[in-house]
Amino acid sequence: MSKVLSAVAWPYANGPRHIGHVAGFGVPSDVFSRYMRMAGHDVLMVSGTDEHGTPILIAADEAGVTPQELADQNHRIIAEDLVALGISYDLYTRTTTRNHTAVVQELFTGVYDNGYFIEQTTYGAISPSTGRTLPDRYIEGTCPICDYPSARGDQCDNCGNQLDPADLINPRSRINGEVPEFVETQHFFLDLPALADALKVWLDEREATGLWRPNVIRFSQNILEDIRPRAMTRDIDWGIPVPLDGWRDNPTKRLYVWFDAVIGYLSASIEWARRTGDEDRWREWWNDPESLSYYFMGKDNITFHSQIWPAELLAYSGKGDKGGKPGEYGELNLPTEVVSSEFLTMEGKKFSSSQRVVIYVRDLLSRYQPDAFRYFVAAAGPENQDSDFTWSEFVRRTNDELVAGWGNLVNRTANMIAKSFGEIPAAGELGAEDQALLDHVDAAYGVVGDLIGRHRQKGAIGEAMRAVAEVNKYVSDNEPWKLKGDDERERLGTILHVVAQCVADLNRILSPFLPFSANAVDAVLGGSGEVQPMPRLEEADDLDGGAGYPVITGDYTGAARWERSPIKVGTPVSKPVPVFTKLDPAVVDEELARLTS
RNA sequence: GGGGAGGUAGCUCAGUCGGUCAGAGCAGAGGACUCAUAAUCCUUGGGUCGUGGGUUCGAGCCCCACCCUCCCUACCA
Repeated sequence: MSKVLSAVAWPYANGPRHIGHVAGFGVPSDVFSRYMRMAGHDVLMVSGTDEHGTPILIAADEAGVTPQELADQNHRIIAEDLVALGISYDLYTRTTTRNHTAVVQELFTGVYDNGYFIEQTTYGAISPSTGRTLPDRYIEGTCPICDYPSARGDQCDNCGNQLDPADLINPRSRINGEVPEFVETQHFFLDLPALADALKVWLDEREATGLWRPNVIRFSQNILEDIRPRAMTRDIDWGIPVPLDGWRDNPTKRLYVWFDAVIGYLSASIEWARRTGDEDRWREWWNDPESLSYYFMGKDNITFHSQIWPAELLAYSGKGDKGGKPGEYGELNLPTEVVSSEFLTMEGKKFSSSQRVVIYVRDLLSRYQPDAFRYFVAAAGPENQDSDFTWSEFVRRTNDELVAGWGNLVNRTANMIAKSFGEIPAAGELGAEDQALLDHVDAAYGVVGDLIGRHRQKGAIGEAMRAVAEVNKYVSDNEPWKLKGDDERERLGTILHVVAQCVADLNRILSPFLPFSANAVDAVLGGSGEVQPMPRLEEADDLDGGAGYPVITGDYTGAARWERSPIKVGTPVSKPVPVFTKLDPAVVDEELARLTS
């Protein structure tokens, strides 16, 4: 049994999340975590809402509310959506807690004391009316290269060239149209070059495991070649104060997201431990070098997780070129594996809220079962390359694979048992093909589990579904419905017992992917319906006297084990109600109409 | 401009170390069956593996060039 940290990307609080987001980090991390718990590992799964930064400020201004109010609203929406998807966080929190502020500041102090911050003067744009940094992408003007009048400060959408906002002709703020002011400003830069050697050692070691996805390790190694200091503070008033004299009370200097959100993995772990009443318990996952940590995210976040965050951990632990010693948190573990997904597209196009190419999690779940979506993501999601969500494919996967394959097997099994015995029958003597099927399905625990452990969920669910087909074939081959005579009753009982055992096994094997229906299927076969425990939304007090907030938490110790458990002969089984809902093909057109209306 | 990924059956994709690697599912065609949400099971057609070279006894697989698609590109979180 290992300590396993499941570190899940922090959704940004500028609005509700769409299905592309949760396909990238939510479903894969939950499948992995549920499986690892079943396999007997001690999993700590944490995440939260990322609430600071310029886009929140702008969205709040537009909505006429304070940034905190906006973040409050969206944090709640996002958390509700994640619960509805069944993502089994031990703690899902947020970045505006006092705990998080304290942890971030402790990390800053540790990195600072070890000498890995460089103070530099930079030249950047600010908004004259607010004094806030104006990020490059929020400045527009005429492109100095192609004269395109609406070039962005970072890049011209017309000619594609990278730009420096100071070179724009007639620069103006995209937020309020005012002319930006270019000023000199002081910032702390993380001295990444001083950590590059240590990062390289770590990455080489990770590469040698052969476990990382090829594109992730390659990308990570690649960006190491051109490494330079990166600013960890901003001129902004919405964020965590810099814990140094002269900076602490300066209302326009705040820590940047790169020294804020990623630290949430640690602060959430600490918050979780404090809430359990054993406040040092987080150390089992962070200080013990034997502990494993898996970080789940979309590919746009690889840089954060394979460079910035490990660099911060190394700097805090005093393990870069400049030496140093760990702060009060001790030496902290670097990621075991950065598990990055690619992107989901939507009917062939990039998700875009502004262009209405979007399906929000909430909308999807208001009309469809969460497990149908989870099945789609596991079977056809952006695991290794971008993949496309189309309504027709969603309907097809749901109807032809999930309902017709698995759902129907459950249903026909329960129906036959209910009709002929009314309870799980005992098996007589097993024939060769009975035993072969039982062995085949039992072996699926190993095959599927191994694939999930290696983050090959498409392959894993494919193997599970292949086993489903085997059982369907066994039923067809043995034609139990023809065994009506008294002299055939023992054989009938044997066949139905074998099938029921296989269905119970496959239900466990599929349960990390389909947790809601796993519980329902278990109940159909007369079980307690407690294969997969569910997360719950809870109103929590801030541990340090701040405002309360909703968190996601749960007790997952009751999850079924990842191994065969013999079914109980005599368990009553009544005529089942179908667990899975077949979709009307008309929803394809309905949904497409909804997209364009 | 630089970096990365991908182009395999009508569709979605598997193909690990170069040697039954020309595959699966779905869709199409035919059949069986009726326990089951018209579900299931069996049979079957279909591909110059992006293009052109090269290495090799042998290449989706390795090398070179080219074409096409997508992603990233460091103050965007």
